[in-house]
Amino acid sequence: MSETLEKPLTASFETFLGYQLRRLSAAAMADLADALAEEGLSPTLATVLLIIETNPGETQARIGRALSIKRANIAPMIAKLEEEGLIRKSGTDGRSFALYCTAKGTATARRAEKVMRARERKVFGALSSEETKLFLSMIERARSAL
Amino acid sequence: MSETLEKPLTASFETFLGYQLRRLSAAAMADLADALAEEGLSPTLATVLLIIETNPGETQARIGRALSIKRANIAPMIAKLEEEGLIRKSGTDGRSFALYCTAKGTATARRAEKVMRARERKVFGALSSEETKLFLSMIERARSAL
DNA sequence: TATTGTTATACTCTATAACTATA
DNA sequence: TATAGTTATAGAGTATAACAATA
Repeated sequence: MSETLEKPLTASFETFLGYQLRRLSAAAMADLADALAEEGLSPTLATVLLIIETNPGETQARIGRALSIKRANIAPMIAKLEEEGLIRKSGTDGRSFALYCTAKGTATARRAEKVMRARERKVFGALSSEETKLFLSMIERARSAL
Repeated sequence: MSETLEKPLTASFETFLGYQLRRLSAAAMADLADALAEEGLSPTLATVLLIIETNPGETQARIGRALSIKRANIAPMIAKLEEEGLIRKSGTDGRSFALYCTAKGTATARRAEKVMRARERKVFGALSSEETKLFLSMIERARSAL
């Protein structure tokens, strides 16, 4: 255990918000994925389930647009949530379905939301509410520049 | 073009920094990937090339640790950069290699760095230097909570 | 014509496990 | 024993293209 401290490597992108953001986002995602594994959900699947629970009767096209998930990619997610008995489709339109959580899906969504909230507190709990507000406003400004 | 405004869907995670961060990071990544495509590099490959250019003679294990890329994942990246004539390996240790940019690799790294800097300005240029500093400090605090 | 859902396919990034060679 | 590099493999997540059915 000589524990030689490793000389840190330098790089210009270390000072880039884009890079640091990406690193933090990846680490937080992995942490959340671990925590959600006990519910059998990935972070993305959890957001899909939660938004259906909060907005019953919406179509998967609208849900996809709200989460920036393409139709082609959300189709198998919806199929998986249905297979697992978490949501059900109720044909209304002939070419689309109204989506609803089952009782099991609602219970899972509530637990997943608790997990997400707990991780949010764990990672960002040290920030003041002032800082949190500023953080969100900066994210919003950055997104509007894209 | 009746442009009916789509009713926004609600979800508790919309107020989570973790979620907004992920969305911003994904969008910024896609934007950067587009811009780097003309150099034939992905964002991750660009960071690997750049860190080799700034730290000549390092091994891929140390580079991987600096970027949080696993040995198993960085091996094919190094191989690709070498195939394209951007870096070269110089055996030193018997079980590892010192990595160096070729002239072509250095030129590509410089251009890639310009592209990254331009995108950084585009996305985060509206933030004041005070805000940028605070943003970085918040990211650092969040990362230390993981 | 435009939209919805679907399938096929490919790419990027990440993760684990197992192997060889060397320190 | 620990480390470096490599290969195989799997899993998320995302992207485009094409298709049938419906609006």
